[in-house]
Amino acid sequence: MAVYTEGQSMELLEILECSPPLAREPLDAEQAAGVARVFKALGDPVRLRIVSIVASRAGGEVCVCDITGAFELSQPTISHHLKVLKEVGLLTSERRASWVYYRLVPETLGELSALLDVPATV
Amino acid sequence: MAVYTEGQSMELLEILECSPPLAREPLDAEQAAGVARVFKALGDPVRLRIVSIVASRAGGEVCVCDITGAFELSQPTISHHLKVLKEVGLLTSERRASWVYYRLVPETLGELSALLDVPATV
DNA sequence: TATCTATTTCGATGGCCGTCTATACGGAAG
DNA sequence: CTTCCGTATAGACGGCCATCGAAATAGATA
Repeated sequence: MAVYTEGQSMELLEILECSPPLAREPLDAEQAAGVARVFKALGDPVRLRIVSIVASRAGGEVCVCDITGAFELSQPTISHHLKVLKEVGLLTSERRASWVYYRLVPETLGELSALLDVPATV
Repeated sequence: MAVYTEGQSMELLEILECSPPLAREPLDAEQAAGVARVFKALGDPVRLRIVSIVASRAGGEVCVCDITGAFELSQPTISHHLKVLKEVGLLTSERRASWVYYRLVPETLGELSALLDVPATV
């Protein structure tokens, strides 16, 4: 049983789980709309780097201040991107004391990977 | 030796090939910019459905007229989306007689899938 | 309570993007 | 050569989005 942070949409992961690999069967309009939201979130260079920073971090947790330091962008801008990534189910967040820590949701990334997987050409 | 249709960028596939999986190492700014272009192309519901239509088509080839018929959008709009997908290296096109046929570039989709792949949590 | 720090939210702005209509192009067939 | 069909390009319009600075919130400390 998973617990989802507020502001996070569970529907999207469900849509991902129900969507067939692109190479097997065309997506219907609803599936495409859901999946596209996640890809759109990954379609920004800053957000993509944020995901890679969080995903590759040993221990899995990254403080917002660590992320902010990696970019020459204002802190509210980073916060905005984190919110977008959270809304599509790629990240979760947890507050401890003054700091907020972000974690990857590996299931979402895994579903996307499976969706794009192309059977090897024999 | 592959032949690339005009208007198609080869650099993007090279960037994809050189980019480590998100879960292994953070992307640098250049890698992120390139990869994000491809995800952004997939971040539109119509384009995502087009890719799934082409990718799942037995024989691999889809005529533009088949795609246009699947949407309630004007023909120029579909043509625009096809161009975007071509520019990021997801599709190629070939003209035969009056018709233009689009094909998937499985390598690009495969690289994206590998990029998102998350090692199973043991 | 007062205050300091870390983070989020708000409101505004400039630029990019999806869609359309109209037009141009390419090739096949009279 | 002209006409027709399928597709691509050009230009315009409206809406969305990345970014910023300023203000609000949450929590710790005193």
